[in-house]
Amino acid sequence: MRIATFNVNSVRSRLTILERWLSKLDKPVDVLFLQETKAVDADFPEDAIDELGYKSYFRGEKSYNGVAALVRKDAKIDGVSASFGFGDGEEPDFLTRALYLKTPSFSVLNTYVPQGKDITHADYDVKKRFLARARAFFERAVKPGFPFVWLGDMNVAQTEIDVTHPENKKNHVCFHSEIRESFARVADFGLTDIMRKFHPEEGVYTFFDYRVKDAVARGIGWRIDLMMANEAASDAATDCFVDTEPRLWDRPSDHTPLVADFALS
DNA sequence: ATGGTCGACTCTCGA
Repeated sequence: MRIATFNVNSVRSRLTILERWLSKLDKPVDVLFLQETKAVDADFPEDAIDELGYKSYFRGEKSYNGVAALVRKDAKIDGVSASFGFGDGEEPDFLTRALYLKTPSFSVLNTYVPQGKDITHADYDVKKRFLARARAFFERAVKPGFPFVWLGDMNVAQTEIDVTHPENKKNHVCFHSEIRESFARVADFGLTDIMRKFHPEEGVYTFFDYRVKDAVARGIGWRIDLMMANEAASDAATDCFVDTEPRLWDRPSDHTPLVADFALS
């Protein structure tokens, strides 16, 4: 079973990249989780994605946010259900930032964690609240021992090797000690960063700022797109990697897809 | 370098 996560930065403008990426992989992605689809539900390209062989679960809003799960029809995954937000009467914004997909053999929470703007901005508090509510959601929704993965655009770099020039990022909303502690409290649910299980090396990034000149070529990036697996899912993981190829194509997203394989039926 | 470049959408905001 193969799952993937990708901050697509507009699902409509990135349809060509999605199709090209899905068709070039050696093994098909069974469930693809997207963030920043940037389309209201009426504009989500459900039919085009159906033609690629995937059923879509999605919720978006105008211009910003938006999450989706694309389930490969030929994978014959029965009993799929999707819900949005944390179901705790949250900010409406959270409904287009969190998608929980449940199947009989595994479940996944796909999040687009608020970026936070600045450590003095009110949105930074929203970011911390979002993370706290994700942890509370795990406590309610995930049964111990059941394979579970928290994935998506986390907007948090966890360690010094997950960002270029960490010494200059101490007050950045994605690297400040406070937000890394907030993230660690969520991960303390028993989740491990499974890409690191297979790729401990430095210099692996999933985000390159469009505003930094030649960021990809110069290797100036962030590793903020993650898959965090509980013990049952981590034990079943056989690989997890960042696929750098789509960065080289026309009109790439600023994020890079992350793929994982699991020995799960 | 308080810049830079994208995407969605009214022109400026969010990243």
